[in-house]
Amino acid sequence: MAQYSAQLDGVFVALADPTRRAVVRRLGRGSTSVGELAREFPMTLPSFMKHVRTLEANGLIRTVKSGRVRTCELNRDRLALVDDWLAEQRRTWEERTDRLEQFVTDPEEDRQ
Amino acid sequence: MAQYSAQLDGVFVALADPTRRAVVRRLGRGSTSVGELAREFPMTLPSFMKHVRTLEANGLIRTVKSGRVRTCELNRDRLALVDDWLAEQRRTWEERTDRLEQFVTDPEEDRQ
DNA sequence: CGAATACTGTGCCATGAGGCTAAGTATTGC
DNA sequence: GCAATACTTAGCCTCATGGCACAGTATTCG
Repeated sequence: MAQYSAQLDGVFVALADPTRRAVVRRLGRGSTSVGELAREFPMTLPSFMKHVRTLEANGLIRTVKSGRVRTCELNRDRLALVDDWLAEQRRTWEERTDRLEQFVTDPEEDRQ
Repeated sequence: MAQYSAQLDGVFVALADPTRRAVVRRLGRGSTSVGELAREFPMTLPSFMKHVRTLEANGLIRTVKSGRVRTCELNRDRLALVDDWLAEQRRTWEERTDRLEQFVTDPEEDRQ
């Protein structure tokens, strides 16, 4: 649960940057090289590479170097962490809503 | 679309901190005061207040001050932005998968 | 009214993120 | 083999973040 939180941290941090979200989006349409990706963004290659590393370090993408070209691929599974977290939130609300409904229906059961 | 991205930025940034995610989670179980919330976290009140302000500034919570107590309430709608973004990603993958399937089925149609 | 409570404001600090330039390395194409 | 390509490394800079202490304000309670 603690390391689960650390992973979530990483995923949210990675997605908090518009450049990195755009990369994730782009890779959703198919894998491509760092250079190809970088061309779409108004920054130098070293700067862009930091984003790639961040995405990889947090598991959102995988990269492989073949020759002088590094190819990036989306790791869809990782986004499921966000999905799971959201689902957990919704579960919490629903439980609460259920309890509130129960309170309305049968107030004696749920008084603080 | 640009300001949409700025909003997403804010939401992801807000959720990238474990303290703030914990607050969102806690508020999912019901509204409560800043002091009550703060008690659960190992930091000073001014530090904690920064998190509250961040969450409010990014629309994830609403707060109201009544007397000397500030009450915090979750704004569930805001989390829908994350949901929407994830859904958009999935749509992209699925389109791509469809195209790949079409390619396999009928290669002439989809050659680059 | 005075003390306790519940924030709020201010200023400081350390760290890290995100950008840059410049130079280096490893592959590939001619 | 030499030049071009595609990163990669290193170092630097600035600003934002997240923490702190300390002092201040506004309510509420006795």
